Parts: sequence; structure tokens; C-alpha cells
Amino acid sequence: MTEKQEKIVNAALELFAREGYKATSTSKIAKEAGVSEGLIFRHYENKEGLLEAIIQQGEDRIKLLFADIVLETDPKEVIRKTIDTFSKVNKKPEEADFWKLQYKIKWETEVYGEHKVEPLLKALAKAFEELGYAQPLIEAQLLLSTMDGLATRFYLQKTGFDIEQHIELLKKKYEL
Amino acid sequence: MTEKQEKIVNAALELFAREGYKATSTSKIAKEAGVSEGLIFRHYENKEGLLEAIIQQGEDRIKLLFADIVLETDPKEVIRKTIDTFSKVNKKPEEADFWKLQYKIKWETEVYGEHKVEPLLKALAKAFEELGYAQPLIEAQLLLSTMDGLATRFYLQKTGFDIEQHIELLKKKYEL
DNA sequence: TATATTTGTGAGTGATTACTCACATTATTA
DNA sequence: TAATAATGTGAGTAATCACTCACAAATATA
Repeated sequence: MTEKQEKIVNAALELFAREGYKATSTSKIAKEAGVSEGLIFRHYENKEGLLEAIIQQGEDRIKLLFADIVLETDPKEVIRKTIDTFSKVNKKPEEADFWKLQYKIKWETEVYGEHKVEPLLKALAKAFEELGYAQPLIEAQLLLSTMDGLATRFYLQKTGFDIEQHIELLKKKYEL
Repeated sequence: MTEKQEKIVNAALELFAREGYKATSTSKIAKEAGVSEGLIFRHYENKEGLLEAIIQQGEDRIKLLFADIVLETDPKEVIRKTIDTFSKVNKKPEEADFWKLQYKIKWETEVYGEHKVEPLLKALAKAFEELGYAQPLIEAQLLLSTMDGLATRFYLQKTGFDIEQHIELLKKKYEL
């Protein structure tokens, strides 16, 4: 990736996250990145190609984030690390754009991208099973859904939504 | 509302829910509704005005849906009815567009619309308090977030996501 | 029935869109 | 150093955008 290519990706990420994919024009991206509009199409086939590159980056990042969780053997640690990773990630304001975009894209493209969390889901289900939960897979899906829902509120509710208390309550429920 | 005005609103609702607000042109709406494009702007000041009218409709509908829950006195019934109402609503395929749009708009406009669920939240918090839960408000928010998250998966996950099992599990957790 | 008001049409508007292309500059290789 | 390739520019393009407006039809009111 050249220097200007990175500027394009960063500008696009920020604008897509803030205004949405469709609402962000390639000319706006070029201006924000400080490059000519044509350069975008030299590096990416079209606007959608740029989005896909950003999505791919996101996928790699998510995989990396979950890498050590899926290797964890202690079931309670799997659940605790899942919740903590989620909590930690949302507290980094410099990464807010990135994560907001992940959620925003889901609704704009109508692709949930289940495969991205598949390994984590499997690890969680196994953990719940070992802990004797009756329906480990449903239990795992419910936990991921809850975190999805918390993130929705966190990113969209203007008035400071303190996620910390919810995290603590969640942990209590799983006896962590 | 004239007959053609209703056709406009219905077409817009369907297209906004399917393609998104920004991605839906007024000409597409007019064609889908079988009216002239100019008529849209006779009835609504602009495209955004049409969206707001649809959102307002949604708000009325949500209020109606929760009306009897907030009047309920038995705390367990409040929680049970909240979960059941949510479950029932998502099972009606003819209303899928409507609810999908509610979620989609949240992310496209970045307005969570907390005031819409405020009465329900208050009722839930009161119910949890009466049942002796330590943090009734957080508990109520967590339940609503979980349902938000389940809806996200339900509407975006192509491969039949069976929400019923999650609903049952949720009920068990609240001893309903 | 005569008049006024509302509802509806569709061609036309300037602005913006994603994308192209001929050309210029910089970096790499022989 | 000379040639080749990669990177970058910005004016230009057809298509589409939200929106306007002069006018016609239908409806309500007197």
C-alpha cells in the first residue's frame, strides 16, 4: 500500500462510518484524502471495490482480536475474555469509526457476516457446554446478540451510554 | 391521506427498508407507487419529509404496541409481555419491512430514538425493581439491548435464524 | 351550475454522481 | 543512463439526483 492509498482508505473509512457508504461520494473521499479522484479508481476497480477492501481489512482485524480467545481452554475464561474484548474495543475512541462502520455496513448491505464470528461462536458454545448449560449454542448466540445490541445503543445513543455497568451485570449473570 | 398518497408511503416504506433511504431515488418511489414523481413533492416538502412521515407512523405504531404493557401491574407479566410482543411482531412477515426499516433508519440517520422505548424502559425497570433485582434500570436496558441484537440477527442473517429458541431461553433466565 | 381548491401530471432544471482517459511525474529495472 | 512500469492528475462524460413549474383533471363549495 502506497502512502496515498492509505490516505484513501482512511478517509473512506471515516466518511463511510460517519455518513454511510451510499451517502459518501468518491469526490468527497478524494478531497478528504488530499488526492485526485482518479487515483481512487486506479487502485480500486470501483467504489464498491474500495468498500470491499475496507471490509476485508475489518475481517482480518476481527480474526486477530478473537485469535487467543478460541485457543483458551478454561470455559469461564472464554466467556470472560469474549466480554472483556468487546468492552475494551468499544472504549478506544480512535477505533470507534472502524467498529461503527462494521455495524453500519451490516444494515446498509444487509449482510450479517456470520462467518466472521463463527470461530468465536463455536468456542463460546463449547464453553457453555462444558459448564453444563442446557442449550450451549443458543446460549452463545444470545450472548453475542446481547453484545450486538449493546453496541447498537453505544454507537447510536448520543447521551453518554455507559456500557461498563451492563458489562458488569452480564458478567455477574455468567458468574464470572 | 388520499389513495395515491398511501401508495407513495407504502412504496417508500418497502424501498427504504429494502435498499435504504439514500439509495432509493424519488423516481423509483414514484414508479413503484404508480404515480408521477411530482406528486411526492406536492404531498411532502422533500424526500426527507417523506421519511419523517414514515418515521412518525412508526412511532405511533410502537406506542400502540407497548400501550397495554406499561399499564400492566404484575411485574413478571410486564417482562413476559415485552418479550412476547417482540417475538410476535417479528413473526409477522407482512410487517417485516416496517420493522426492518426501523432498525435500518437507526444506523442510516444515527438516531437511536430512545424516547420511543422510554415508557417501556421505565415499566421494565419498575418491574425488575419490584422483583428485587439489584440494578433494575441496567437490567431493563440489557433486556432491550438483547432484543435489539436478536432483531439484528433475525433481519440480516439470511439462513433462517430461528428466534423462538432464544426467546424461550430468555424467558427461562427471567423465570417466566 | 359557476367558481375555487385540491390533486395530479410530466417535461425540464442545475447539481452531483461514479467513472474514464490522455497525459505527467516518479520509481524501478536493465 | 535509457527504457519500462507504476503512481498520480484533473478535466471531461453520460447518467442520475432531488426538486420545480406550468398546466390539466377532479373534487368541493357557493
